Amino acid sequence: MATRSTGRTDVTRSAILARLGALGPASRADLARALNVSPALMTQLTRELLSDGLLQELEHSPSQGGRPARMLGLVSSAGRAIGVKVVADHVAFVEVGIDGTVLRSASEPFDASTTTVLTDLASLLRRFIAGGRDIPLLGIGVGVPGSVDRQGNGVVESTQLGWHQVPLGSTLRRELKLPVLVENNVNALAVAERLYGLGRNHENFLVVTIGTGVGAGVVVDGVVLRGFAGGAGEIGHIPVAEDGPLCSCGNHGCLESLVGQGPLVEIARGGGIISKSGGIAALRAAADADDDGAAEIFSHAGHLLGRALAGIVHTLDPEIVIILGEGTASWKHWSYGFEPAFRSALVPSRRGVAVEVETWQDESWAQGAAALVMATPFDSVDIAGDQGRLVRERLVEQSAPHLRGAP
Amino acid sequence: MATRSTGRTDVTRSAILARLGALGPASRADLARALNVSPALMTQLTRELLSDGLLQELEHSPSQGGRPARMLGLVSSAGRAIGVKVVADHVAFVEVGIDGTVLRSASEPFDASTTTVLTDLASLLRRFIAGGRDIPLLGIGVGVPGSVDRQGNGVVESTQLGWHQVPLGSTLRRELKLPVLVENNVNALAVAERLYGLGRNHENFLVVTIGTGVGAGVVVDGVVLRGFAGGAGEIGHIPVAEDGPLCSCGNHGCLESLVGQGPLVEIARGGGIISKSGGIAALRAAADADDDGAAEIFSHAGHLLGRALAGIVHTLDPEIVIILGEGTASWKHWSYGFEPAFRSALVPSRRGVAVEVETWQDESWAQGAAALVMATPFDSVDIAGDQGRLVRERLVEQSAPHLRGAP
DNA sequence: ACTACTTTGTTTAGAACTAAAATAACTTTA
DNA sequence: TAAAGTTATTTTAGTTCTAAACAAAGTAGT
Repeated sequence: MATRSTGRTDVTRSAILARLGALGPASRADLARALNVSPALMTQLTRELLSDGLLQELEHSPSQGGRPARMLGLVSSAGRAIGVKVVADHVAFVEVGIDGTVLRSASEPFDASTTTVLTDLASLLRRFIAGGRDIPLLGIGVGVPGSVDRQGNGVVESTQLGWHQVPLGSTLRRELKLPVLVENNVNALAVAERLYGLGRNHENFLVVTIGTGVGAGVVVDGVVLRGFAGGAGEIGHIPVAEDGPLCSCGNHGCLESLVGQGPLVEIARGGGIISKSGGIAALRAAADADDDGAAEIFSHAGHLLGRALAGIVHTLDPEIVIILGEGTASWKHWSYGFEPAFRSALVPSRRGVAVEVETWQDESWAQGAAALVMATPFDSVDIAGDQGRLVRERLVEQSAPHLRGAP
Repeated sequence: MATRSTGRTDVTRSAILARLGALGPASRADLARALNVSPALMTQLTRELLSDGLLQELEHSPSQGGRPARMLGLVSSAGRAIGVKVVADHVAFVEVGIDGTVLRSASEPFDASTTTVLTDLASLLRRFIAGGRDIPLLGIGVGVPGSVDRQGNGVVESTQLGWHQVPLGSTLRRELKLPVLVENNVNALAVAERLYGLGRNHENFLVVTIGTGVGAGVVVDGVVLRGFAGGAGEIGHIPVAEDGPLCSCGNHGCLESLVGQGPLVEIARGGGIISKSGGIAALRAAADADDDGAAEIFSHAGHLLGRALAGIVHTLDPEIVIILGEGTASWKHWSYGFEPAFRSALVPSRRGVAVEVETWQDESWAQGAAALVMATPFDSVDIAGDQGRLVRERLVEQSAPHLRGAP
């Protein structure tokens, strides 16, 4: 019950780095307060990091009424990470710097159903890695649509990919000789939001993605909730309609089977709103052009999502709900149905909960995956396990090949 | 991010006591393993506790192949706690020993809507306390139907009691000069389950209560999830029926407005299944006597609850669901609707999640509230804040008035 | 200009842990 | 019955933190 993971020092040491990376320069005093350690220890740890070349002293910040603070900044060449998005028919890569900025990205066709998936993926990754700059590569984060036993283990269960207990983590690790963290793609996004996005200012929030499917990442007290078997957040399969359409999971009337991109397009085709070959883009275009039928389809989806999210908000009491995913491109149309349904289904005291829709980019999924690597230093609960330790080691030792802790 | 609460020693020290209380005698080696500290430290801490008279050495346990373990047991007169259940028309008290056993209990009529509620409650409590034995009273736990800002603060928001931002915690604390922990009643039950019940063996579980209303307590990684404003677990207000009956919260078709005791009785009366003055007991009796209409009412409630819980299981991925509350007396009848609806609405991989129905007693609510006090020693996250520290202090110092830590 | 007050950062002494070696008290095996 | 193997507990010699005192570097009031 009382938690004391060994090697707290390492955690704190790289929490300093991660925090500076995520939030920009800060003074020793700030860091000590933020990380909840004594100023004395902060002096000592930063001294080591400075002499290791991971940190640099910057200008003085204007005085707050006392001695002005000496700001500390990250030496940006300290590390990079690679994020991978895996879906059924392609993979996407990004390389991010220690501050989360995207340095490079790429996308490759890919077939998740072959028997050689894992070695194929390793090859693609190897090629992408080779193109990178000469900065220590801290690790690889992989986001998959499905549940993952533990980030550091990386055994994947995914109906969407047709994977059953696939040892993605251990295989990539062996092939690439690098720390590999595997996580559900929505949870990875939640980690990214926590590190770089709106979640920086909130300890309890919900990340909801709409697109092909519907998913959620739950952040509680600053940590992503994974549940017993890493399957938390599968809100796409919340039962909504008693005798609804067949869902990919085999059940009928799941939320996803009603508001996923596929079903929406189906309805639009059936209603003659778009052509038989038209896709979600066509449907959105129709709604943008004031087609009542198209608008109604989005609005109804919003209505259903709103009622479902209201239930989740009652269950989890988040401070804020963040909407992400490809589907947000049509959010304007969703919102007509969403807002009234969502608000009116909430208990009065909860009715003010904030809903924010963030801009979405193609590479966002992969960027989220990369955040897994950058987030491990924060990981005092050690969700990432052994791989987390390896990332920390690389962060500190690869950049400072000389002896550490010398007198 | 890196958490280090000051005074870890105190936490560990009383985690020893709480663990021995909850799980019975154990050896130093066991304790060291369970609390994740070194054997060396355990030797030292138990030496202090032994000399303080809080622990006693018991018989040797049979050897496990090596040196036999010397068991340590709690001196049961080390402490007691009082639990209070507050509802609109009465309050119930229990006094529990350090091992969670009920020593005394009482129930008093009470009006939660008067302007003098708080002083009334304090008076009733004072009287109950006075009847107790001469054992250090560690603190008071209070369970309320509503949300509480923080356990240690105890500001209550409850439509059921008609309370708006009532400073229950601070008032009782001032009146009684004792540590007071206030918590939502279902969350308190979840704490009790974690400490003494099925939750002892699970880190992720869900406690669901059925009765007048419907509520849930969510335990994630061993800790009760409270959400942003302490409002997590209000599953009674998950929207279920688009145009359902009016709920106490002002909305229509909430889960609670369909499967709460009140609504079930209403339907039964309307259908002539029980008399106009009959209550839930009459309805249960009818179902027990094979009345099809009565059975159908319970079964339908089970059906709705099953579908709603399936959604929650998808969201949270608990290992086990524990059903509690007055309504469990009729669970046999609920289950005909619950089981098929629940299982069939779950994704195949989740379909095996365990559902356990525990026996329910009148005093269970109050007993749960008392567990708040006994749980604070475990509380390494310090949910209970200042009051937690006070409980810890009383546990160690009241029982050992002589100087501690002497050479 | 001088004093009082704030805030940052450093030093130092000591508290709280741990790891590893030593010791104790068995069981099992030859 | 002695040697080897296990498990429990204690001792010892650090390591890692903190608290508290101090030093540094400003602002603000008089």
